[in-house]
Amino acid sequence: MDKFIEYILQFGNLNKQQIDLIRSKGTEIDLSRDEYYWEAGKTVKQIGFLTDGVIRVYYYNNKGEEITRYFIDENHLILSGNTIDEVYTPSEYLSAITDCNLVVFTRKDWREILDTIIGWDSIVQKIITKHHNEKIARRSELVSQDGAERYLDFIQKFPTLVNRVPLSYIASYLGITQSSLSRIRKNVR
Amino acid sequence: MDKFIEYILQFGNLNKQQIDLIRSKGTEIDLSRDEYYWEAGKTVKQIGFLTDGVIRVYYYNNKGEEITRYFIDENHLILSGNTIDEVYTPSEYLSAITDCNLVVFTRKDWREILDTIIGWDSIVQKIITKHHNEKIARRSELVSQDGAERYLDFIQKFPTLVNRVPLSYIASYLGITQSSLSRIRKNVR
DNA sequence: ATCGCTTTTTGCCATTTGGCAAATGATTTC
DNA sequence: GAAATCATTTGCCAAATGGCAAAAAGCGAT
Repeated sequence: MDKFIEYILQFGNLNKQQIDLIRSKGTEIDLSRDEYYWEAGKTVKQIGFLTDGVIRVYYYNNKGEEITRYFIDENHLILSGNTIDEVYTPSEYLSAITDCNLVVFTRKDWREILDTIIGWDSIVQKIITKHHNEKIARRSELVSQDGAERYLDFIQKFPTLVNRVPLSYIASYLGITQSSLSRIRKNVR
Repeated sequence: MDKFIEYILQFGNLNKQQIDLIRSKGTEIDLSRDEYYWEAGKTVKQIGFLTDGVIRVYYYNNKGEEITRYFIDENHLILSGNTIDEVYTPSEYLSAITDCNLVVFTRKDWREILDTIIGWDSIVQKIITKHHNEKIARRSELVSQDGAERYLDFIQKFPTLVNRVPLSYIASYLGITQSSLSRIRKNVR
């Protein structure tokens, strides 16, 4: 929970009372390896913040292949859809790659925080926009790079992930086959 | 201007008075082919909505290659940075591929609309989120596709663009060389 | 219609990547 | 610690893509 508060405070100021409200609404939960956080087709009932661990976001393309769209690591908000009040049914799966620890809020509690703390909305918007821009920039770069560049960029941007994430997922994220990734790794050494 | 109002109304309701306010603040401008709308390093002073034409968003990677990140076509908001009030200096270029028509608002006027129309903020947020999600989904798919799939997807998603945009830009957007794209087109025929 | 300029296609060959199956290595379970 | 299971690497060859330069096609101005 402290991690979440600390994170939030980077984006805006909150007084003690406000922090206490947030603390009182959040619940810490654990997720073990390979457990789902979201499943495609099942409505999402909570807002979460990942304090520990790595979550993988993936979907199936029209050829039935499983594609890893991105990884979520420590200190990331996991928000559903466009607005809090809209019921959201994702088309992707989020599943824990490592054991995870999250702070979660029900939609109802989140709405209460929104209605009580002036500026909460703008803090959250800043975070969302930041994440979106990061994701777009990363995915865009990939498209224009060859396999080796993609891999080198990956280990540079996610140095803590390389050793925690199966290579097959990394290969899928990078848009290359696992055997290509393996060969690339050999050359890089 | 009508196009803009019409577009906005898809995301929320506005009464006549509110619509009039928006109309009074917006200015229509033209951009001719190859003119910049934004330049990397120059601060952005306005919020724009593209009513006609196509704009290309590109940047230079660390090898000095020009990379087309995406195309903006009719009926898209062009927003800077995270928040209205923050001065924003982009690191990408936006330039008109065809002659364009836009509705633009100064930051000051936009702020006035924000402060006057309750719900404006949430309308804009919905639009931003929608665009972000579209962009991420598109870029993600590209990564996992080969050249032919990328091209076929492109003409399916942007049927109106294929004949208005130089192939070199499309190739760059798709992350393949122009000669490969040309060969792919030959095979597809 | 012609000239000059830009865009697109093509040829040639080197390099990269994919696909598949087998081999090796690592980890878990009993 | 042996067996079973899962993850990663490798070999082989086919297919896709890149790089470069020349040819062809398209387009606008005269």
